[in-house]
Amino acid sequence: MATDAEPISPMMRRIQSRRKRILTVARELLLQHGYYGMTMDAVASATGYPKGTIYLQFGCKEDVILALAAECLDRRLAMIRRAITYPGKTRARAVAVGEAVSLFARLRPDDSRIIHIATGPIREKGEASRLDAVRRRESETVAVLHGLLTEAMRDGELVFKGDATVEEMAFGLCALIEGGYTLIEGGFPEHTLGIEAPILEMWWIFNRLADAYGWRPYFREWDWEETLADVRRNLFPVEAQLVYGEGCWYGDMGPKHPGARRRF
Amino acid sequence: MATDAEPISPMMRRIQSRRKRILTVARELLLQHGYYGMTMDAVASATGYPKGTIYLQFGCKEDVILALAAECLDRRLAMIRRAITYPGKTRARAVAVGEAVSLFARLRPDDSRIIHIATGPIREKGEASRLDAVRRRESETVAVLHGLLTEAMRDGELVFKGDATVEEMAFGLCALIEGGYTLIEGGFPEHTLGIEAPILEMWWIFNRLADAYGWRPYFREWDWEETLADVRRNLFPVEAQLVYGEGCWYGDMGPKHPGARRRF
DNA sequence: TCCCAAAACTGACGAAACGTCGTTTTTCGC
DNA sequence: GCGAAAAACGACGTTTCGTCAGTTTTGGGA
Repeated sequence: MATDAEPISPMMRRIQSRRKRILTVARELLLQHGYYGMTMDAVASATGYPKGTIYLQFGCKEDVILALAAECLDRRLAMIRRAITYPGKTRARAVAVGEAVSLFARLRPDDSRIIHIATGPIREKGEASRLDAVRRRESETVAVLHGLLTEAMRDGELVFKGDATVEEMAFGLCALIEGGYTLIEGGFPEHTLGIEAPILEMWWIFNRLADAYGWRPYFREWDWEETLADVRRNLFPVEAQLVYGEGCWYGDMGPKHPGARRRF
Repeated sequence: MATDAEPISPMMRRIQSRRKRILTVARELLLQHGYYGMTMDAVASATGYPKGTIYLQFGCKEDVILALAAECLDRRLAMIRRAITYPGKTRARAVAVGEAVSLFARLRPDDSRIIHIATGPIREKGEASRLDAVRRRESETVAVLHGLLTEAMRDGELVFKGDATVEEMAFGLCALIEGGYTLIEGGFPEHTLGIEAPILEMWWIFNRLADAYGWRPYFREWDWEETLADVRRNLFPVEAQLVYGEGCWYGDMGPKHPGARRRF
């Protein structure tokens, strides 16, 4: 969509590579020294490009950060899009999406942090088009979930208990994810609630909510541990191994012996 | 707790009043011109105090904003604390808390915005003690909810269906609130999902989740509309009137005729 | 191959905001 | 009423952002 026709020109190519290098260096500085520590002069001297050259590509410092955030959101979106292709029941695909988000958070804490930074007042100053780029990616995430729910309903797997709407449920799930990871970022689950594995807790909460809305098969009707293992094995083999380590495909779902597994 | 012994000294008094005035003016500027538009020089000239005097009280610009956020969080906390005193079933008190948060969001959008601003990279620069002040108030909110759930369980009103923990549920509810209002702030429910009354949707989601965990009385077992009306009438008469208008105590729960009311 | 207009590059410079500090004024105990 | 200590003050130094006038590079036609 956004890929402009030909970057064939040698001039274009140089500009592209420079753009890439600026972002790489800026990211490094942002992560190392924070928002206030990432100065444009530092970016200039670290890249070796003069400041004027950098300002040819990015209108202001905040634009650089928004561009970085867009990259991070792209990586997350790519994982979510891969998850949504998981073959099988719609609820299993939702599990895959959840696992994608979870893996992303653990595998790329730096990306998560940048996404969070780009949520602050930075948006006040960024160019409109940069902001749109970020917003579009955020919307896309919501849209993917919304699409899955719509499909689930069409296929008769999601049959609301009582009155509800797909939009309501999508909003609920997105809020849960958004808020959950914000709280985790701030360390609240651990400090205030004494929760040791907050991401695992989110797994349980998700299943409660899915059951509550009437998404079949229910938690008790299916071997979700196997589904999760399958998602990790077949959809995210590299990522899962990096996060959970060799052979530990079940590591994140709590105690392994079925008797100790949670039920509801 | 944090109220220092005596502000009796006339000197102290002057300092306090000045501190207050600085915050008032800074708030105005922050809301009007955003983070980048609120300059310390502007605060100085608008208050009439020289810059040096302002820097006697606040170490840096970010400290001023954190102090503003602490005030906003205090106001929200006060409403939540009032809500928790609602006499009756624990789940009804949870409804009161939810209504407190909802009223706050509608009644004080400016406060909500400031709380949001104080979530960004501003924290990188603020003094540790200021940051602690904000964090303490955030924790307190979580603690109130956690306490209510604990009480509910002790009284036998909250009996988990299957395995769950109070902490898990508290985390879920907090995530929902946190994420929900973040999404609302960004306009997502409206733009991406076409939701017209997102706060109302959160009401439904909350009830789903409370039912799912086994919090009695269930949604279908109780006249929650009456509870909500009672909360508005007796706990937040002024606030509810400001938000919903004269006599419209039921305005936010959707269609008024019972037949059209949602059920599950 | 050379030339020249257009595009891209450069870094010194100006502006704006932050935060400080030496001087002046006020406070308060005696 | 006196003097030391605390507070007030605002001009000044510093940092960082963002620009722009002058210079270099590019690319295509004679």
